[in-house]
Amino acid sequence: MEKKKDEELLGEIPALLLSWYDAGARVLPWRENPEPYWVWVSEIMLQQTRVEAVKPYYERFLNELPTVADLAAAPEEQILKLWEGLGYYNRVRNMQKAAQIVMERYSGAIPASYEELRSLPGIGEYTAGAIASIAFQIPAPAVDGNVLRVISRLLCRRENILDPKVKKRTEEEIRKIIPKRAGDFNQSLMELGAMVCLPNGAPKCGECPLSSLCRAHTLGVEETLPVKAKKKPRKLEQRTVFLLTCGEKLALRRRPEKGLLAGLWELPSVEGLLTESEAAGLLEQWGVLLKAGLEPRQESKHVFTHVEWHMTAWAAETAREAEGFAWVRAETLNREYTLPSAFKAYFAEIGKTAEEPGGKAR
DNA sequence: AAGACGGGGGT
DNA sequence: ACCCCAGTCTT
Repeated sequence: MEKKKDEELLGEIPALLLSWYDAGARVLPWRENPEPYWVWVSEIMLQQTRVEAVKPYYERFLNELPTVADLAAAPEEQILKLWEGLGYYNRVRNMQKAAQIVMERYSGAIPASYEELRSLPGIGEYTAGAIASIAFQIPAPAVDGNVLRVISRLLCRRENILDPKVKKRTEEEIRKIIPKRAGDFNQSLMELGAMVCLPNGAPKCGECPLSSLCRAHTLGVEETLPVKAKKKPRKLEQRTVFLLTCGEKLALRRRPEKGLLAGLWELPSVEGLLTESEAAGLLEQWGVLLKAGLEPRQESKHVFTHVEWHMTAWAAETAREAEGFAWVRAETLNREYTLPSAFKAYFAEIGKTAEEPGGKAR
């Protein structure tokens, strides 16, 4: 058999993939009805987030904010609370900004064009293509990590798929082969990546509808692809955390509007590993009057994408509710404050049980 | 081009 | 411990 050109090989994908997709694609909540707003919400939630993690958030979000107008008008506390635990909180802030633009500039109708979608906050190349194709049947590519992995193996390319140039070229190649059923086709490529063409050298080539076309599989090198440049190590950051109580109430603070966990609530904390006397001195600076001494609490670690927090903690009962903090009782915590997961170990200690979306709390 | 930006699940 | 995830925005 003579060697196929890339275009010939790629051209055979749509028919094979669509029939495979029709035969057994997962049933997912956002696949039931491609209402543009529903597709949009799902795509934002799915950015860098697994399908299983998204499901409960998706249902709850649309129950509380069923239309673009509801999202545009929602208070920030509400949208953050709906996003609590999902991470990358700018996603929901940007989506709300975009919803407000949709209300003002497009009279509430999500625009049915790739370029207009792309111009909205939080909608990049992938998401614009996904919404355009799934909600509006527009033949635009939607190239995510799954698609890059699939194409890398199919064509046996040893380039770094994290290189933006590789993504660009892949988009152009996909664009040329998009069939009528653009949304289904884009989803079928991602479905293949998520269910069959698995990362970490674990592809299930025996179940793959494209295995006979796949150059990497034919050569037996599928487990060595794709190539990704390795990431730099995370920074380690020591932090000292305070559990300040006044009777039944606990001191919280709002984080700055920019940067990590922007605008969320937190246990008062500072960078660095403070000794007992340093900690006591800092509390005095903060105007916190102690009733008794500081008691050490457990250490705890939390890993973010680019930094690792190594936390130590001091607990103290205070004589009055010092200014500059929100003093809240445990029951109010769950309901009214959006707290990042980083402090989970300490909230567990004081009786806050992690609240799951869908509300099986307490 | 590189860094910031969450959190959890799999191995 | 390391990888990955239906990425986007800022610098």
